[in-house]
Amino acid sequence: MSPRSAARQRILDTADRLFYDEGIRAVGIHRIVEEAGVTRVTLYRHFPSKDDLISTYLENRAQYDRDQVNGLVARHADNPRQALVELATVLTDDDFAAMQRGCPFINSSAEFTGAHVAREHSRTHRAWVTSVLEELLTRIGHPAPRSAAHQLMMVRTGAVVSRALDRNPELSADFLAGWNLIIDGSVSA
Amino acid sequence: MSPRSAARQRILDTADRLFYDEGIRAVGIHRIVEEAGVTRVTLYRHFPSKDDLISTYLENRAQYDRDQVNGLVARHADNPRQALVELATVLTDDDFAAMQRGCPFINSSAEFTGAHVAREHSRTHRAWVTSVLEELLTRIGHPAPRSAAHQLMMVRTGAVVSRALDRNPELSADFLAGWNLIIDGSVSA
DNA sequence: ACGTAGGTATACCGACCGTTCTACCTACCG
DNA sequence: CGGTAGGTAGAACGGTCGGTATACCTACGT
Repeated sequence: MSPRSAARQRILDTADRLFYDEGIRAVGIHRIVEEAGVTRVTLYRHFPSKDDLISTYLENRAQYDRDQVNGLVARHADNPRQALVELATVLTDDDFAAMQRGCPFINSSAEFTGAHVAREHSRTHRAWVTSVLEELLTRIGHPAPRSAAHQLMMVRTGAVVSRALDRNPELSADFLAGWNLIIDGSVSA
Repeated sequence: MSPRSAARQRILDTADRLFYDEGIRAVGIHRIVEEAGVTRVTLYRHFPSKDDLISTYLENRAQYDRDQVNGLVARHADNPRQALVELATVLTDDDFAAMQRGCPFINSSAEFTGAHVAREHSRTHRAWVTSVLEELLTRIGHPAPRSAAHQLMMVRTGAVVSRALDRNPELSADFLAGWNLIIDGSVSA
């Protein structure tokens, strides 16, 4: 079963759009099949269950993030501070302009409990981002890289969610200010 | 229809628990009825539709928050700075220890789109909290109270969500540090 | 004594949920 | 030529969804 068939890709694209825009539980298989122009049988051949589809949806989102972050870090291999600064500005980029509904991992975690694949993916992905931040902070000689990495995650999380809920455009500047303060080691407990 | 009947209260308590712990879409009317020990007819007499029940659930949550905030502000009527500081520590209080699944408004917003009651409630409630913060900041002579109020909302949002997703106990201290920095006007764009 | 408010029990509605079935088609490859 | 991978079409499964209908009970206030 080729993982790159046209039908499979159409299913994935449709699921990504609907899951993100309307929520996972709000979107049934019937609708995905219909909008993807595919038979139910075809969908279930590629994804044995809806949970598999959900898992692939989130994994693809995570992979996209990882590619973007890894690319940026590699681009500034000799300047970790610049990498950290630019990691913040990704939030105001065009890519994120389309993400009006906030973070897919946070949103999906709100829809499921404890051991569901969605929550597992969220935990894993957030831990990965945190570890990247920690390493960069270590490289620039931050006094408390682990703590600061968690702080960065915290303000980023707040920024993404607040933007999705409050629609306040001025927030970007406030977020950037907080982000840079943490990098400079001005925020400590 | 008395808004304080025993059955009605049991329905409300059950809905509150299940909606918060497992998500709104994840919990059907059948289950609420069953666990509340009430007939479906009874439920639909008090709440004409599930959306009505959702709305009441969120309204009660909002009312609880407002009572708590108003009480705290009134208790420090002559010391707005103290009120602001203590508004942060509510997050680490016992009340919030039970809120392992994060903020009910943020979570419910993730489950619905655009014009749904859940999203309306979230917007309204967050706007109210923001206005309270802004007024307190104004009273302590903060140079940019509106912007700072949004910043406080942002870090609080990040703290609540991050705690629910990452289960990192050290986050509280980091959050408090950031909160106080904003109050002192050290974070500006 | 009687109506009404608030409740019970049970059965049902159409719609949609995730999932599976059977049957046939077609393009490509060894 | 034949097999296999990937697709089509359409019907159906049992279960749950939000919501309704009918009928009966009981406490209480006037």
